[in-house]
Amino acid sequence: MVMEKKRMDCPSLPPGWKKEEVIRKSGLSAGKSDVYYYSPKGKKFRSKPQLSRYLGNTVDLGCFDFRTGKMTMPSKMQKNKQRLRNESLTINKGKPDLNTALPIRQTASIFKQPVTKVVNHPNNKVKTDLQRATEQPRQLFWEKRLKGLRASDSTEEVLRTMELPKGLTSLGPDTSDETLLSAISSALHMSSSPITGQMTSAAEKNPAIWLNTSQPLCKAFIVTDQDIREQELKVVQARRCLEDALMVDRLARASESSRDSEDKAA
DNA sequence: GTTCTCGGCCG
DNA sequence: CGGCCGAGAAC
Repeated sequence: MVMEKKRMDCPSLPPGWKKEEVIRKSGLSAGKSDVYYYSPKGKKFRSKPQLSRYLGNTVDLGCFDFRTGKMTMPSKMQKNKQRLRNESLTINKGKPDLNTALPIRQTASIFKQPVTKVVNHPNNKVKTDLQRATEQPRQLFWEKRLKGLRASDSTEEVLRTMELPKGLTSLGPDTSDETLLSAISSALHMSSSPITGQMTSAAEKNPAIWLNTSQPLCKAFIVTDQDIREQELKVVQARRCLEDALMVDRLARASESSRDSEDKAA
């Protein structure tokens, strides 16, 4: 009866990948454990280099922890403000972490999952209909599938949801605010053209037919000068908060290090 | 032959 | 100390 040989579904890997942890049960290294991964096809991987070799240059495993199977974030945001003092001494030599690198989306998966569109396969007849070829098929009302997903910070604590301005009205089979937020934020991230909402009134009456799929599931809206001014104010306030937080942090570290030097002197 | 397992090297 | 991989044991 050896229960530790379970192949676990791995949350931060694409579907089908499994992770297994095997505890050594005899010998000098008894108690130590080995970690293996299994590709969807069942191929076994027993080290990070092996995984890299298999995946090629398409993937950067730099911040992937093989043992835990999780991505370790580059900026070590710590939730616990009250670290022990000597701990902070050994880990961080006192300088504020003013990491100005742009935040990079660390998706759940370590793998890029490219979609390859074969346009000219020997056995295919090349379609002359270019119109169709330029547009990727997309599921209608796909935004619904985002329902229930919540943003969380690096400690996996769920973040408070965002409040949308009044005047934005959802449209479609699911008119919850949650889906509205997903739809709009997705549109803002994925489209380089202006987001206007559904401009035709026909789309409001029968979205299944008249939906403009390049716009979010949202009725047309108008952004007023006042909306813009209010948003600018919010940004200014957020910047002040950040400024204050950085200053507080700097002062805290300064007093921490001065206390340390007093300790040394004593 | 393949798979499992632990030793041991090396950074 | 732990990641990685060789190689003997087990199947």
